[in-house]
Amino acid sequence: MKVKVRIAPSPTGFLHIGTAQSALYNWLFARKNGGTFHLRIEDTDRERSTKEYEHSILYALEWLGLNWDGEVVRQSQHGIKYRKALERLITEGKAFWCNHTKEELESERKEQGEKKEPPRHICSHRNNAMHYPASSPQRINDWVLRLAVDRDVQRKIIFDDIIRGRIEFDASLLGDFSIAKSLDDALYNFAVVVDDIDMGITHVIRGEDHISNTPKQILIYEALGKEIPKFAHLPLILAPDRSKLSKRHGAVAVVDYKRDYLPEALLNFLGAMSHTFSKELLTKEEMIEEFELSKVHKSGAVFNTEKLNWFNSQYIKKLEPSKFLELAGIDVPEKAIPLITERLEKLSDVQNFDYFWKEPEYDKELLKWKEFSLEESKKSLEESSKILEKTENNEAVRSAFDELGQKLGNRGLAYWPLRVALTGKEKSPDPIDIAFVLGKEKTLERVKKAIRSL
RNA sequence: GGCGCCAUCGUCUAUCGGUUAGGACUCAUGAUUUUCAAUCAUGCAAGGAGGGUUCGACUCCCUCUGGCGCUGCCA
Repeated sequence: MKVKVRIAPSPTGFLHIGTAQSALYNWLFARKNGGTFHLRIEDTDRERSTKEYEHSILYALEWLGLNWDGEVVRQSQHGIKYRKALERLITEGKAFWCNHTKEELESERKEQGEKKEPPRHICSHRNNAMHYPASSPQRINDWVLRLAVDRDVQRKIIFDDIIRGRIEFDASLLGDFSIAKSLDDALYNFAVVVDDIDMGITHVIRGEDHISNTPKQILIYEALGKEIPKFAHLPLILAPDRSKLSKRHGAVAVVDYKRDYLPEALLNFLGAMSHTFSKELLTKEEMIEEFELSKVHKSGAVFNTEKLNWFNSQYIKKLEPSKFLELAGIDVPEKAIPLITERLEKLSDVQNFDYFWKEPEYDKELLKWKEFSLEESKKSLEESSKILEKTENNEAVRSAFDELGQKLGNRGLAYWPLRVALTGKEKSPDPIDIAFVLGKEKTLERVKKAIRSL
């Protein structure tokens, strides 16, 4: 059977970094197996879902280059499907209406907690379903539709997770869980199953936090009389405190990474975080080649920004010059580009190289080299100026500076004041390389300005 | 509280019973007889505990411990 997978983000927020990893693994699995990868927007929560979030999610996926197949599916357009399925279940006696109030349910749960019993609602309304006021699609008070779960038979709900192996749940622990607030308001677990059936999803690859939803969903598949797909539960992405990465930990929205990171770097990082490939750095195509669902790790991985930065720096170095300028939003001579990309971790750090496009500003004290005086820096700059004025090629300038270093008795004294005069910073690429990028005129201008300030 | 998942350096991980437990990031040191953020080299650093099984266990089994997740009329 042809592989068909999906990711199903809900538009109640931006695309989460964890959803992005899940998208990547689904995508890799589909591409590797000649299947298709689909995008379904889970907007059944009408109160919290917005169109803006939906657009942002699509945009983030496009930025990452995780192209989906076919049309975007929206749960909000599937009302009729859920309703039909719900009606069928009611007719067949597999689902029933319950109108226990929230308060009743709450105190029941509390009591169960005290008695150390599993929290579940075994509903006494199961057999008086006819008391439901009408088959109106609108919601009526506290009425909620529940799945009639067989709790008499001792049975285990078992599934073989592709990543984790066999997982079992005791069916009696579930209770008659809710599946819809009304015929027109299907709840998550129900909507997911109906959609996955409708779309013909063969493999459900999602976060570990859905493991406990799986037995409920299996029961729904069974009630609907449909084939159960294969499941694979991915490990969670963790914050440094090892809890599930969430908003309170900072940037979790993929779009937040756009200003500093290359999509290839983020993808490589996310991919390598929970799956071991043969090498550290690889393209999407290479990842497809090597990807095995069964090789995905089981335990959660801490999101390590430093490592992401390293991946990013590796990809920045490899960027085409024109592409780099476009992404960084700057305009510098081509010769300057390797000088910058060589030591850049994040795109927005190009601001540290602003001396390539504007006059440096600095405190003249910075011109001072270690224990030497400003007067000595001035002398050094005057000599530098002479060298730069009459020497044309890079090698010659270099040896002239080496000589100057010997003459002054300290190489740093020759190089440091020049660095500061040209860049205004204490960290920069080699000052002579910078001088050649700036050109003779601008270089001399900056050196002279430094001399005048002393 | 109930149920489930997980468990090797600080972090990401390799090891399919026998290894000086390897690599990457970070960090430290050195080199580049100029800065460092680049580059190269070197170094620091790990199998939660207790029982088994076995000639031999990080690896298999059990118990405990710990972490995390779920426990909604959210998704």
